[in-house]
Amino acid sequence: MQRISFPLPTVERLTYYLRTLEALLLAGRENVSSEELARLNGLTAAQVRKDLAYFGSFGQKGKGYPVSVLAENLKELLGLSREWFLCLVGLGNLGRALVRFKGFAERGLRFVAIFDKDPKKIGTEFYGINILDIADLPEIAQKQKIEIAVLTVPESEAKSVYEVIKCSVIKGVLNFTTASLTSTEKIFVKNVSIVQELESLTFYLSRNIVGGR
Amino acid sequence: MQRISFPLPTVERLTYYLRTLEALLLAGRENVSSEELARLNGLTAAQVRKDLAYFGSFGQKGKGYPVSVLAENLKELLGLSREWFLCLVGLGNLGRALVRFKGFAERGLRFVAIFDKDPKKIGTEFYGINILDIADLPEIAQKQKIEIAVLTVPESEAKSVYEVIKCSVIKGVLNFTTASLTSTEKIFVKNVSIVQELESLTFYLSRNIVGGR
DNA sequence: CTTTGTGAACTTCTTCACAGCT
DNA sequence: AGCTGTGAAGAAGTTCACAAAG
Repeated sequence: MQRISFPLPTVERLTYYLRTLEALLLAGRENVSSEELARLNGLTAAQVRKDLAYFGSFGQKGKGYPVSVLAENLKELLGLSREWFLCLVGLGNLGRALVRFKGFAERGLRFVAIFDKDPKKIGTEFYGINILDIADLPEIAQKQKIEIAVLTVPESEAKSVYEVIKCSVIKGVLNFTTASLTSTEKIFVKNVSIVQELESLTFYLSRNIVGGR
Repeated sequence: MQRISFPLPTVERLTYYLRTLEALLLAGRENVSSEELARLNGLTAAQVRKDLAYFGSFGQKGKGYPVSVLAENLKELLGLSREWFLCLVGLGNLGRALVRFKGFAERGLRFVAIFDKDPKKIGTEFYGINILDIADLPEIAQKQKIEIAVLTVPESEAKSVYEVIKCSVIKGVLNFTTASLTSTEKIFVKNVSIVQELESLTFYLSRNIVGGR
């Protein structure tokens, strides 16, 4: 386990920088200033420089950051220079959309198994991926070297499925259910609650608060 | 009683409290302490009390918070005691999943129009909702009193579609694309970037940092 | 007793401002 | 000149600790 020495929001921003850099690379750009990176992401230049400086000295004074080198470094930093094996748990509408989503494959995030509890689905396949019984998750995860579970079961199932995941080799969970699951010593959970995002949007709209505050 | 200033993360947590309270209500509970609300959401009791205190004095000393009254208050606060009309922009896999998603309807968040640019889709309907041309969004949004757009177009389309939305009566955008859109005076944007959530997960996993905090 | 509501202390995060390099 | 990297200042957010109330 490591001690973290940077603000947590920095990691999220690194993913934005990477995406922006890849777009710049495609456009044939060789260098980019913190000023421009900031503008393209709705941040301040100082923020961009600080964020990057936590992980190295990637820039050249007077010149900016070399686009392709920085992109490569961020990819490495974010753990995206290798493949990750994922499983989907809960094959509903959202789950199906996520499995088919191109954005994951482009990043080397590969679904290699789908788990569900519906006997009608178990044994069949979706998008070329086998659908298996959730009960078999620990065994399969180990065999297939699955490190991340994407959780899209109904809220009522979330806690019990999480317990099963805890008993496996899986180290990360991307939780799309409204149940709030908490990280443990062994598992890192990221909650992505879609309804709740909308709910905080309605809060701001109903008070006519715009532009962030 | 009504404060004008509170931490931004508080709003997100209010949505968690509401969900927890509704579960407690269903279980027949009459009161709940900040201690218990905190435990159920992976927070501290002081945090819960502070969050709630920004918006009123809902608790009773020695007794805790009355579940149903607090739930009602939070619902009102979050702007969820009325209906909101939404439109989906971009009917891909993710869009289809979101339209069918029960969680929105349960909260009074109703999709009343779908916009796409594919001529094959325009004029047909999905899930009982008309599919219209994005170009007609400003007109339709006004007619149908649509206040929120859920954006699920490909990244390459995101910026131009956002410009169209800006020219309409729409006040809030839930952005599922990887393009980072920024709020303006008139529009409040919430970015929900699924791939990027997963990317920050791989960052932590590849460094063996656990315990999310 | 129990538990809230809250100033004060503390921690975390962002911005400022400028030294120093190209 | 142009631009990064960074210590210091400032802002934002969280936790502490306790008075007050049932």
